Amino acid sequence: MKIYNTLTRKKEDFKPLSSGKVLIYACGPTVYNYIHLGNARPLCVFDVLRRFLEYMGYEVKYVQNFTDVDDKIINKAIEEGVNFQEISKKYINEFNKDSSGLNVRKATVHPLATENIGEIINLIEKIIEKDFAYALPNGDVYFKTRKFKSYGKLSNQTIDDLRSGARIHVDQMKEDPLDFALWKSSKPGEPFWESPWGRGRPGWHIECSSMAGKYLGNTIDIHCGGQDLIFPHHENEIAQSECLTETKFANYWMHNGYINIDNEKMSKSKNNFFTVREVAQQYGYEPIRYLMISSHYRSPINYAPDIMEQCKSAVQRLYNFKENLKFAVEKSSLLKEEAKINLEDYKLRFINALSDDLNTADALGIVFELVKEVNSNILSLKSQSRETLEKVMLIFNEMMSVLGLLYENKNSEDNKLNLEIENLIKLRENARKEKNWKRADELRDLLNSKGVTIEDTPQGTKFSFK
RNA sequence: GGCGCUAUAGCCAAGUGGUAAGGCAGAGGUCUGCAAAACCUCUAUUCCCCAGUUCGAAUCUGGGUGGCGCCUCCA
Repeated sequence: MKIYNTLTRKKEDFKPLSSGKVLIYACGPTVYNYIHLGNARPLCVFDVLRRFLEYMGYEVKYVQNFTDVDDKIINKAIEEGVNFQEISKKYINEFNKDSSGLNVRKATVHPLATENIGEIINLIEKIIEKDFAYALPNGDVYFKTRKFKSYGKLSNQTIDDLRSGARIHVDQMKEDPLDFALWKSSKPGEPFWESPWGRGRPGWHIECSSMAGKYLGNTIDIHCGGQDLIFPHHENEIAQSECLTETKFANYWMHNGYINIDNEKMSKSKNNFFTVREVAQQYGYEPIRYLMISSHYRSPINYAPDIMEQCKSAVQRLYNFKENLKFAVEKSSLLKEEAKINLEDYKLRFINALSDDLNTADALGIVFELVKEVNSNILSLKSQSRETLEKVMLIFNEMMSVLGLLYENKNSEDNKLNLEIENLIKLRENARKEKNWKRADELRDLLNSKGVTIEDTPQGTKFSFK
């Protein structure tokens, strides 16, 4: 597999540290609000990455943290007059709802910053011992950015470039404007933990270094996140970790592109964001996932309502195919293969597409080619071989599961065929035999109002639930 | 100022040297009692513009133009 590595700005062959295993760290959200579409993108695309690697036989350990203490959470807690943990717990819970709605699998571990304060303090102490950080009298601890010689290698900037672009801060207790906080002393009323530098809480960047090291080791295979984390967050993670371990923090860095609104980046600060929750209420969750994988993960996606409609229709086509296949299998005879289709070729092309820096758009194109060929050359046959159909079904389902699509179980659980529906279908079939079209149409409308869609096919009546 | 990304049909979107995948929308047709689903045909002689390299370029090079981003919390 090839992966575009932000660090080298090239596509590289992926070689894991230890064969057959992949260690992935993905920066998780700061939990102070519902997630928006911009947050949903890395969730979906890196979920596909994980599924694909597993499909290729790797054992994947996937760690995604929650930043559950931070200025924004504290501010929101003060606003609402509650403890900060009520906020973080609530939004972790909401995150989980949206995540599962998008069919994003839970990480192997979801560590919380607040559960790792001891490790974080240890790490900071070691950095100070190595003279890569200093504590101020007020209890803040800063990293000596300039001392870390390769600082800027991920964002492809020199320290002086960054310096010239940096804002000049007034509170110049820091030795250098580029120095960033590892530990922040607490102000009255804020949550705090005891530390060698007094009461305070961790800075944002250090928690990821700490948790990545704790759960995955000194070097990880793939570190991923949004492009907006490249600087300063990921640059800082590298500095914090590598100044101690003196080894590579991550071998591959993958960064997804933004979601735009009217060609502008969707972000909380611009207040032009849509939450996953509100979009899902209108279109459903699955079209959102489809949108995220319908273009390459590094390209920007411009969000607009008509695009959601397009995604919804495309997903519907896949569902139709799946249901038509299933129906065909039920009605098929035990014929040996008679239709010619090169399924291995589709599978190979599908794998090649995803192996090329996770080209999900190309992979989807191949899926639709398969759909079309099967629709026109196999499902159109009068008698269909069960053997062929089952092979198609197997490979189609595999593809869907790698992409994480078609996960709504439309024909299960709540939608069990009950006696009433079954009777109505039989009545309609009888009416059709008697050519009582009016009665048949009335019954079809009635079934429709009960959420059952009726289709008449040469093989008999086909029904499905909305 | 520094560092990057990007420009393909009405819309979305693959394609990185060999003559434009796929999806959505639209038009016409087939099938159907009517539908639905599906299929067939049509919808970019052309890939922002101009030069260049090449037998050959959407794809490479140079130069324009437009759009976006990071350098400050952000996925």
